[in-house]
Amino acid sequence: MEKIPEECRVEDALSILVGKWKPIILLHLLQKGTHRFNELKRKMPGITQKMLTKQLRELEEEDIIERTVYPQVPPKVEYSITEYGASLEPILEAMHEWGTRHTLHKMNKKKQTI
Amino acid sequence: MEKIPEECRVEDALSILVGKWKPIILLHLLQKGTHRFNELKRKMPGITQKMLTKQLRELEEEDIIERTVYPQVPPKVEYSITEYGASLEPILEAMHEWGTRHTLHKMNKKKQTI
DNA sequence: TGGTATAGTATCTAAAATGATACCTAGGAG
DNA sequence: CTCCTAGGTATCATTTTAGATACTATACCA
Repeated sequence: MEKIPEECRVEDALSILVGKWKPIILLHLLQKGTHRFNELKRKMPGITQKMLTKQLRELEEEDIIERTVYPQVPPKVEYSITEYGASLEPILEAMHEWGTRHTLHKMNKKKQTI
Repeated sequence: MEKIPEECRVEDALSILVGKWKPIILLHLLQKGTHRFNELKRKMPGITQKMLTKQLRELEEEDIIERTVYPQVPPKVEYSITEYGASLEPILEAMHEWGTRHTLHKMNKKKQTI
């Protein structure tokens, strides 16, 4: 497989995953299913309303998540992973595993410096 | 495995891969082996000297690549993947595959809009 | 009549990433 | 003496991302 440079599609996947909050949003939806807006917000301390909205809109735009509005007052909006979005799970899994090893790697490095 | 939210290490992997040029640098080094600075630069049209230096320094800092300086004039500096850095390959591979499917997905979406 | 709840927008600011451009070093070729 | 090379730095401008804060609509409840 030739991945350099024109045919390289790594950036396409990357562009969907980057953003300070996207991976964590996806993991919540993947692991715990459908969430309402404020439910997600409560699970992500520190995120602002604006950022959450923005990240969700971008994921929706790429068909990674689905947004369902219930015509009620007060409003009810639910977010869930699409089947297509679920295909990202192996990547998130691989990154989580690698990240865990990387955390150890950095710890060992630090020890040796002391 | 619990990935939400404190134990989530996805960001750690992500932080190493993001940057407009990092994946492509890694793929060059992974697939074609050791490169000199200008060799890499030539293979990445559009990158500036400053950016290439910065990305390489950051990858080196994380032990993903190795920098070897030959004390010559004019200078000769070689970059290569470390064994540790090579462990990123499955992630890059997975992202490339997913990205390829994603490109098709977007094309199909566009067609239907027309 | 006022307060609560949900899911947002609108503005403004701050910080980070990226880009353009000029400069530096020292030896060897002409 | 001057230019060329390789691999950088330094400085400044621009663009992108993120954060803080205030505001909105509408039904219900006391």
